[in-house]
Amino acid sequence: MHRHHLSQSGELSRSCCAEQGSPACSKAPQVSRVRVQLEMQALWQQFDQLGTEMIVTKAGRRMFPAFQVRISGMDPSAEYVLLMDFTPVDDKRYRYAFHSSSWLVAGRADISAPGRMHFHPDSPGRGAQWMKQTVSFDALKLTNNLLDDNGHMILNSMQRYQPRFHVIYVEPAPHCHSHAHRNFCSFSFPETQFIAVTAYQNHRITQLKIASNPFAKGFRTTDPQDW
Amino acid sequence: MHRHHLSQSGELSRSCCAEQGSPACSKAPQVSRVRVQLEMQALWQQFDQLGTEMIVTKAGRRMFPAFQVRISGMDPSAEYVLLMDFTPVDDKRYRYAFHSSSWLVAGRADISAPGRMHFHPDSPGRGAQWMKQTVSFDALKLTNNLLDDNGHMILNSMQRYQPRFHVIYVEPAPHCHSHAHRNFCSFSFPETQFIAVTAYQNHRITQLKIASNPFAKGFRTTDPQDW
DNA sequence: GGGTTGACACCTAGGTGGTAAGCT
DNA sequence: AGCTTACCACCTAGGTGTCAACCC
Repeated sequence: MHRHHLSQSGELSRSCCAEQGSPACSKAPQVSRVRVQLEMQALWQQFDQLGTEMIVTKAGRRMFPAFQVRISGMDPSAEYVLLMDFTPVDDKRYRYAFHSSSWLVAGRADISAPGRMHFHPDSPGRGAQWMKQTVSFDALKLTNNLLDDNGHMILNSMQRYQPRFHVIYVEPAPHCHSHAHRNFCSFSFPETQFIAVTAYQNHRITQLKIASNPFAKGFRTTDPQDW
Repeated sequence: MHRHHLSQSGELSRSCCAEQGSPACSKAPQVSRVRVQLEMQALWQQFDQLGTEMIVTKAGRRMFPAFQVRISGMDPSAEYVLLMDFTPVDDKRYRYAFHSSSWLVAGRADISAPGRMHFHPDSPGRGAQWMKQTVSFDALKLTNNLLDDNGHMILNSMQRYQPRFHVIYVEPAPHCHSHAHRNFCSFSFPETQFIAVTAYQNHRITQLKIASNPFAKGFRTTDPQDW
């Protein structure tokens, strides 16, 4: 209902080259074969169908669901840095119309400083390490505090964002004349788009959060099975 | 009371070379200037005077106090791996005599497999990173399970151990013919020696743990100030 | 008797949405 | 009216020593 973004991806795994639409890309072999699979995809899609909302607070709030991926196709012995950022989907500001239970455009978005990067705390690490288990960004926090000093991701409330995931291959002996663009690749999962909010707007989102986030168990009234 | 080891170090900071008693050591410059200072030294000494005991369990138990150090003298841009291990102080097995409140030798220690290494989870890291704040091994756990599968440190109960701390300089381009011995240095603080136990023996140790470990606050009867 | 184990109550530490008050 | 903030009760997750039971 009331979704504004592209249709969801049916792919189980995704490559950065395919995303560019270029069959023979000019990426370094250490990144060109990297495949990334979104974890908890079914849950993400459940939220996405309602229009995902993520709380932002001054102190910083975790995302739920957390952004987690399974990675394959890395060079096991090569070193990689993994990171995330968030790009505005558009320059619009949104407003939730309770009477119609839908999101409306409410003008132009505030101008915002260029987004921060969030490096996965285990970076840098070898390909073998990254591939052997799910890579989780569950420590990442979202804030609406423009002066945040804790390294959280700064977002504008009531604006729509697309989380992005980046894999950077760290060359053992970097060239002066670096071909940096060849050494990284990026991944976006449309079903992880969300609107940043300071308080939940859509009551069905609230209920799905309560039903699926263990930390919100205190607010459950019915069994999680009922969902 | 009843201490069997060497006298405590009065040094605030300690170098690996001085420990070897060699004024001109053959260490690489990246490690030869490294100084290490034990954090919470006063607390360690308080325990040491009573005869420190550390609980070991099948599932693994943290140390208290945790082994924490402040490091200086590293090459800020050089890469280091930090790790700990535990060496038996002797091959004796101890027994606590409640009537005399003292530790007695109770025979030969069990033979044990060579000790494990515990790599600090932030390893490898640059000198600048290690030096900018206290390096804590608070996630390290002790176990008496010889078949432990969780990477905990395996110790024999009723045996005395000396924690050791090692700094390894990671060469950017390692030589085939590696001078590995030049690239690391080790530190031992006598006041961190302890006897591994499955249950506390000396009641004064128990009381000091309760008084100083926040997680044991539930057992406090008097104010911590009284200590 | 000496040592070990596991269940337990009681903590620390921190992640939830609810709620009422505050801001613009 | 729309949005934000601070505080709160209620959780998860896991670190304490205690104690009774157990083993050798």
